[in-house]
Amino acid sequence: MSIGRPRDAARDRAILAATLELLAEGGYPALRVDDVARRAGVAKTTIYRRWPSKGEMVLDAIAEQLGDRSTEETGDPLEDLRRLLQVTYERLAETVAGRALPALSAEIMADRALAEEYRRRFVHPLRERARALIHRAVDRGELRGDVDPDLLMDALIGPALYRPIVLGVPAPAASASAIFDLVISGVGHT
Amino acid sequence: MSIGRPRDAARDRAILAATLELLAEGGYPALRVDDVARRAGVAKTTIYRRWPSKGEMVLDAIAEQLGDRSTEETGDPLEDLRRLLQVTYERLAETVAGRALPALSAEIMADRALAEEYRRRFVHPLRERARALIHRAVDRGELRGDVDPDLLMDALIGPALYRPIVLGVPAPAASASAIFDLVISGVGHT
DNA sequence: TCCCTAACGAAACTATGAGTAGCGTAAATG
DNA sequence: CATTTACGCTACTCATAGTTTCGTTAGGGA
Repeated sequence: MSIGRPRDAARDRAILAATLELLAEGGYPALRVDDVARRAGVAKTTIYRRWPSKGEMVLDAIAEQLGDRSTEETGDPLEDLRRLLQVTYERLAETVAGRALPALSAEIMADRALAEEYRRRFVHPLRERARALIHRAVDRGELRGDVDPDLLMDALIGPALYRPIVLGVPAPAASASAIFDLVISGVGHT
Repeated sequence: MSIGRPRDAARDRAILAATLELLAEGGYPALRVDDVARRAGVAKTTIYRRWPSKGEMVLDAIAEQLGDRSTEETGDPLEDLRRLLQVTYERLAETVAGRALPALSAEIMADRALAEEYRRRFVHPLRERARALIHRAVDRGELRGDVDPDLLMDALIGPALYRPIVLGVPAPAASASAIFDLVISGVGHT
């Protein structure tokens, strides 16, 4: 097919694995491209031949851990929404990628293109799934008809980012269900 | 009292004002200490004589706009809580400091001491006020007794940070009331 | 008034880390 | 064996936070 020496996929894997390792050890601020290269046993130029910037490389590194949020569907939209929230909280709390994400966010937001890619790959697919579930729940009369789906999603997922970023403590995976119940049932005395 | 040439308070003000201006123009990532010095008509050394780092300087610069969230108390804890949330959303959405805060968070979190000071000055006072209001509301039977105050606060304030950081769009000040109603009343059909 | 002391400005400096350039070598295809 | 692209290596450029040095200025106290 193509001419010349082919790229070595093993090097891709080594680079991404080294990125995750270093992310776990020191977090995003301490992640140095030179260190990734050394850890992966690869030249720095090999990294920049594959990704245009450190940010893109990290995005690919965390993709595997964060990208796949498939859950089996039960047919009950509220139950599916709860499970989607649960697995999302779990990924954010229990994976290297999730724990690094808060510190990553500023770097991402500083670069428009990077931010767009991040939302396209991780945020929007998740929100579209949630939006569909919310609509089905409204149709079935399980949610109030005047609910703003975006507002509801913000209330559900907001704490998972707010806690690590602002408070510096993770949102435990167990809090997913608690948040879900709180938002669905409300906390007021009727 | 003290010996030698006294510090010029006008220079402090000029530096903090220049910081806010540049923050408004280009956001935190584009904020350069040299630019602040030039804009303030001051030498860079004068800045570093006052603050140990860029982060501390910015923290002081945003303090005035974010720090004072005093609202008059009505005596009704739920109403007071709503107003506290309202003014918080307003500050985050409508001040230079608030809009810069999301981009600032990573820088802050990268520095333990800075993060601690940030929480001590801005986060904890606000949460303690909210916590007191929640307890009073529970005592008066206006909130369910099994409410976890931290969880409730996270659900209320989370979206205000989640939207700008993750979605890249501000949380409108008007959404404060909507979030409040949603969380208090719940979205489920009883 | 005259020191003493600390603040100030200016310029040159260090340190760090992202990203690039040039080149010799290795591994594929034909 | 020739061509082409990947790879490693070394040495760079560039930007920016933070420092150092020193001559100058503006106060307070005797």
